[in-house]
Amino acid sequence: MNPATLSALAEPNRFQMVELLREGPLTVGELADRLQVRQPQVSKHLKVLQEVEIVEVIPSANRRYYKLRPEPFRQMDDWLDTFRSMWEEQLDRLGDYLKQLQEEQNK
Amino acid sequence: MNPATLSALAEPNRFQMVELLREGPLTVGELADRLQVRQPQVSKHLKVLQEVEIVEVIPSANRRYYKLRPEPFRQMDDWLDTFRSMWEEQLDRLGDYLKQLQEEQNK
DNA sequence: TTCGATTATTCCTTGACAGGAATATTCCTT
DNA sequence: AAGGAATATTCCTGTCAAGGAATAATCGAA
Repeated sequence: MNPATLSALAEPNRFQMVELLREGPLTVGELADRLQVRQPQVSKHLKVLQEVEIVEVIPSANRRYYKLRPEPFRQMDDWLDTFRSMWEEQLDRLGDYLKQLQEEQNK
Repeated sequence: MNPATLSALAEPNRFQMVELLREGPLTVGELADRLQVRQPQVSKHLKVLQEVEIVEVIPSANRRYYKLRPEPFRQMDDWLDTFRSMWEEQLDRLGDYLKQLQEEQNK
């Protein structure tokens, strides 16, 4: 996982675009319509998404269909894997120890 | 999943902080040392992470231990779940159709 | 080849945010 | 109470990215 990908997703309009694209490829115009965003901004946002390979283009005549690419999401998934132990194991020795300290102090 | 959480993670120093905190709670000073970042910046970044609840504080005397909270990562995981079908099923009718169109045109 | 539709690009302005420096705050120790 | 260590906050500055407006580029159809 890398900050650049996260940064691309962090912008609200782009995030929404990804949500829309989940259901299938869309053209620039369709995205602009659904998002209530002007076409040039949509093109710019798509460019950003494309640079981090979240999206790919499929030209079809006049139109350009944008489609999600699975890789970045797989990467996020792999990254999250490295955190799974955090919420699956309730051991967390030091954390418990510190919490205990805190509770004692709050008495 | 929400853009605010992604935005917090998208900043490179904060991303690195999260990586370091994966192994357990750390104080502000320890983070500053390991990241080669000045203490005030570390405090500021931690504030951002705290606001989106990626991190919680555990005061211990003079020091403040910062610790990852599992919820945001669980949320990311849930969000990714909604994409899993995308890379698990290779059907994707429309996508295939468009790719086919493209290939034909490139002849 | 000209027109219309679709999409991309450029230029400009504005706002948000990260870093630096200085200072304030908190809490322990003596 | 005073001093020192750890951390937070404030103020300032520069940079970057998003939005608006205008325009360019691309492509099919007549």
